[in-house]
Amino acid sequence: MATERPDLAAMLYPLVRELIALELPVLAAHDVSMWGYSVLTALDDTPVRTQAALAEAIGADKSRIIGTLDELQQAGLIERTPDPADRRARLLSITPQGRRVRRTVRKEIQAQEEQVLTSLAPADRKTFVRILQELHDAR
Amino acid sequence: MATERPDLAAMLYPLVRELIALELPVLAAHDVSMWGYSVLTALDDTPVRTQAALAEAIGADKSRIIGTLDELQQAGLIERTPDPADRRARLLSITPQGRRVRRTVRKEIQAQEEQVLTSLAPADRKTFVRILQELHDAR
DNA sequence: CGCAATCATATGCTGGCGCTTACGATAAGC
DNA sequence: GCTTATCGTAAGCGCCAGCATATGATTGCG
Repeated sequence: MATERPDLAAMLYPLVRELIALELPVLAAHDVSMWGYSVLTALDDTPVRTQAALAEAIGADKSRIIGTLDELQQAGLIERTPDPADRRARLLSITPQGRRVRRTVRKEIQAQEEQVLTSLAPADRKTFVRILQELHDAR
Repeated sequence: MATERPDLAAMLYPLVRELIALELPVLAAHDVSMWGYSVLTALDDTPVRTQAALAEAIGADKSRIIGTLDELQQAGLIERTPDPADRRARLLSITPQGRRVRRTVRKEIQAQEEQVLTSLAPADRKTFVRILQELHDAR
């Protein structure tokens, strides 16, 4: 059958696992968890008004990320400020230190990612990333 | 920063989750688990000589897939035959029924996948799949 | 023949995740 | 003022995966 190809998930899943496996030591070296890094990444883009909104934005469970937020706050990487307009909610923002950590981590992670893509021709590499970004932005 | 892009994992992970979420009802409709489908896929390509080798080939835990193999065998989708050359081992193969089920499921899954990719231009779609396959084959 | 290795199997432990419920504090709407 | 909704928090439940250990049967090697 000339139209046979593996399922996308079957091809992507091991790739994602590989990428995550590469990330973990980088994150560990900076004392940041995967969810912690996701939080920092989201907040680096924009502050968020409630923890529930942040959890939803990064695909986390609102109960489960509380511990993560506690740690990040403890480490001085984020701030949680009661919203003066609604005292049920807490404004979440990244600290300058958090921003530095996040950007350092990202730089190292993306260097690792380039390694994974070395088997591709440079044009394919660029195209792959462009397409991924399109798919990501279309969600 | 013009060189800023999201991490690959950050882009791929939600995509994989989406694809898996699409697969689950298809698999459920055919009474096959995700690991079961992985087993069928692997055996559709080639029989395997030991359960441990199969587990390794699909990235599963050799103990944990025993239940899955039991179910597949019970459902008549695979066969386990003692290896006459080494009675510790069991030759694993897919039955004609298993092959039919697997190919039906794959067809439906890949139709779903095409839906996910509709936001891409057709040329990009082909390129994306080609690149993924290259990355997959390079492992 | 004895020992180490291999195979399938069963099971335990741990941690993570998804989802849910419940609670106190706060806010919005009628 | 009362009811419903929202927020953060805590905790429970069930499932799953990763990893490890143990066992009996079998095999290969010295």
